[in-house]
Amino acid sequence: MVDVRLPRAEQVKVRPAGTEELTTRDRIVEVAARLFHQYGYHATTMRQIAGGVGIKAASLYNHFASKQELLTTISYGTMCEMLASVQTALAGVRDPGEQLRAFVRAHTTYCIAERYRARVADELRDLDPENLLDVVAMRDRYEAVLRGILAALDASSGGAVGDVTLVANAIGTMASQVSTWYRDDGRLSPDEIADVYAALALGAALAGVSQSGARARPR
Amino acid sequence: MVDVRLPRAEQVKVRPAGTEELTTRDRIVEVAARLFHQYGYHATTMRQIAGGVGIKAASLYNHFASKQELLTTISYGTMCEMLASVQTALAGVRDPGEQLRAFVRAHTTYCIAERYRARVADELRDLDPENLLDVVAMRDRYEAVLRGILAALDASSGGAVGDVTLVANAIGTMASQVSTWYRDDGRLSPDEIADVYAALALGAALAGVSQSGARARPR
DNA sequence: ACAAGACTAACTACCGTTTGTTAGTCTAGT
DNA sequence: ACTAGACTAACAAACGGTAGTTAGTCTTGT
Repeated sequence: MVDVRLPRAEQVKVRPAGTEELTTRDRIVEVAARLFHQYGYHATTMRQIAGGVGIKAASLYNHFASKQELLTTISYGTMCEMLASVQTALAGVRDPGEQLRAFVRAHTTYCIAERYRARVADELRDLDPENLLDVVAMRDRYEAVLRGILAALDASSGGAVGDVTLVANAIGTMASQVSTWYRDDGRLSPDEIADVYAALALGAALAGVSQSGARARPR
Repeated sequence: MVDVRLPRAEQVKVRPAGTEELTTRDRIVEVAARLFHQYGYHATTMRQIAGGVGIKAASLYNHFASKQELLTTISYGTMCEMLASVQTALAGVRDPGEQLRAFVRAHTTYCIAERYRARVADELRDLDPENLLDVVAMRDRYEAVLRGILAALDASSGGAVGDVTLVANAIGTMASQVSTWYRDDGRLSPDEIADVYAALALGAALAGVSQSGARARPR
């Protein structure tokens, strides 16, 4: 909650093309994401957001048309980033088991690094219907990637995964929720947690049917 | 936490001992839980809740002192029910692996059956500090049960679980989130989902370290 | 000079809650 | 059996506060 506002002058002056200072717009997004995460969309006021940035509420409307547009920006942008992040992580990985590890590792890492944004994006209930559509479409693409990996793993392991959709939901929600209990002062680093989660996911995926008794009925 | 008070008249009148009609108070809790789940606590108005019950907003205050008390009633009552539910499921089960299955099965089943209440109880952020304390205390007891089971499983399997706390968090959040994707018209019944989840949890618990490479460091 | 972006001030709408009242019902003294 | 008083739970109306948003103005870097 430290106000890092800078005098107008310095915002434009020295900008060594790599040491980027955030624009007001970006800082609004950052503050809003943190507050939406902490208190929820409806419990957060425009005056709170403005206060966090160091401006007045009315000034927010120079950057966003409405509170709802601000939420949509966060949710949609985060979804796009998440998708891009796992696609990068999957580049060149061929083995389905390794793909699953890479996916879960990337997803977990992102959900910790960008935990405020990630949690807000996971909360679809406050989005207006038209905005919801876009965000859900992006999320569906994301989940389709995971389902594809699990389907490949299922095929390459003689049906060990079982219900691909269900397992995808289970693994996806598990990894997304890492931000609910992660603490910066915890004893494991984000990378270590991501590694364990990848192992957990692989163990779960390959145990879905093999351990569940005789319930081997498809569909 | 369920208040079984009944209107004086109906306490004596016809009550076929199985066809129970809900009290107004219970109906308020039910409607509120559904609305809190659907729109969130802050986005739900007392007038909406009253409308769902078929009374006016002011009348709600004959049954609850405040909106916050209503939320606390839902959250705390649900936590107590969840704890009772897993304790019943664990009665007499000795093998750690079977305990884990029983726990996850019971938890998953409850989270589907009472999905509105369960989701609201999982959302601690809208509780006032003093109420939060009680609910968190109950949740800690709940999580301690799971950690105990995993510790026993770890001991009986030569350290296969690894980080008990982390795995408990992972399994707990995974099962709690089942209500985010469960649909009544889905192709699997709640019992079937619970069975698969139990298998997934067991697979994950026993894969935590054995698959995560050479990272066998304790703590 | 001008555009970007900050500010002050205000508006409208609605929220949680309070107040005062009323109809009906149970309890108890006669 | 009847009635007086207490209790329950509903209602209409209103209150104080605050939310998102808008309009208009001022400042400042280019």
